Amino acid sequence: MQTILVIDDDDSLRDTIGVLLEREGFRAILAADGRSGLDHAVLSKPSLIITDLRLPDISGLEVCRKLRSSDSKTPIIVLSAAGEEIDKVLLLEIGADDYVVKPFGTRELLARIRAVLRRSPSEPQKTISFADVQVDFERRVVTKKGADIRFTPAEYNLLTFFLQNPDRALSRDMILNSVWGYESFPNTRTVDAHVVKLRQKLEADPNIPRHFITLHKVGYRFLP
Amino acid sequence: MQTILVIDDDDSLRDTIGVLLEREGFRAILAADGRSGLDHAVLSKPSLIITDLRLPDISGLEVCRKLRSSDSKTPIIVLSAAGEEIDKVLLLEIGADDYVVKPFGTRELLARIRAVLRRSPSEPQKTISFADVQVDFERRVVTKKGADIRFTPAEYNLLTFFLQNPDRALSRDMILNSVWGYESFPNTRTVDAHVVKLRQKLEADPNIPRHFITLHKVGYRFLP
DNA sequence: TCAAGCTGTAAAAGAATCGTAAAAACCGGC
DNA sequence: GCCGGTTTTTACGATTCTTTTACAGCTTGA
Repeated sequence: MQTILVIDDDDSLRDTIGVLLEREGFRAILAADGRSGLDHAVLSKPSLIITDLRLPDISGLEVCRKLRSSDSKTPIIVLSAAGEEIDKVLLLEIGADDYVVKPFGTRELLARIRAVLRRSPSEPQKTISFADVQVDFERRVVTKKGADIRFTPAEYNLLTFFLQNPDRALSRDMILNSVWGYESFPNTRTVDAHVVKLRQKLEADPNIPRHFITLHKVGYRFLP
Repeated sequence: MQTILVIDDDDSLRDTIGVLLEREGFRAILAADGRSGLDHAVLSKPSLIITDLRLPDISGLEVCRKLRSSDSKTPIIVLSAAGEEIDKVLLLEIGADDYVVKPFGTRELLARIRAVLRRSPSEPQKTISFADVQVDFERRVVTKKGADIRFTPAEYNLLTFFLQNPDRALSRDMILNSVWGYESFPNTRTVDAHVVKLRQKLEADPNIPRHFITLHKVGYRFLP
């Protein structure tokens, strides 16, 4: 499912767009000002960002510029009020992909969204990072502070599963089923043994795990 | 990766287009006047040239003419200011492939770029080298330190596939499918047997492979 | 606080995969 | 059919990975 970040200080419009997006099968993340919008953009890695030009703290233009300084790919659609002067060259300059003038119809917005997403096909995520760790799925390589770390297949699969299910309580049975393909669940210490390996390889201090958290009598939880 | 040469004396617009192109996965080369533009065109052999019509030294038309006198293939897109008189016939006569009127949106420019590039497909690379090995696709010859090395068809196909997918985790199934055309994947050691051959012929020390890396339980990865 | 049950972890045992040479199967051309 | 070259399979030791085991230390709830 694709995530879309909406940055607008108009509460009712923001919520309207949010509802519209969810109805159309997107996941919507809403932000009321530029600063929190930028935070969400970094944390949630949306497939598309829709931002108002006029925001209470920093302008939409500034939001675009800041985004582009760190991330060059995520497409951006700019919203502007009816009277506002729009400088197309300026939009191009900051890297916006399209703009929509308020008031607009839901159909129009959706069409623009689809067009933009079509042009920048959201390729499956090639890398995921947390803390000083980076996982490159294409190369199948894990690096910590830039240094390669060898992972056995089982370790790598388990890590991948944790990455795909961050901040969720995961029982040993769920893990055995998803990672090992087990259908029945005998008592086994396999998961624990592998979590130990992940901690040894990735935690700053394996004795005080901060990412691979034990849930007593339940299983584990991965915290990015 | 495709290279695009941008010739425009407007610093901010030129840089803007440069950033946009890089964001879209092109390599951008920037020139501020016609003369240095022509130099870059010869040196860098871009896949596409975008030039402003009005340049400080020689006009965009002149740039086109000079380009066409030596090189007939590289497509050209001409930019023109809003008020400027455009002689479409003249443009086409000179050999421009398309023109865009300022100000324009990112969408429009990119669409034109893609359309032009689609019409003149960049010819595939004729040779690839890594370490002391060179592969000439046209002659179908592999040399190591200048000396010819014989490759059987299967070996050559496998090598080609690795060269086209450098630094990627390649499963045996992917390889069997792409190189051998298998649709189903019985247990077979065919891939392994051929990787051994490649290592024997190309690695400095086949016992310590540095280019054809084993990914245990997964497949192989080629490292140039 | 204490016992019962969990979890952390190193190390041993067990299982699977890989490298490789050699054998077998295949495939055109004569 | 035979021959040379090519490809695939086979077989087995070497290597790597996985799971279990065993025990210490920890958590929980009466």
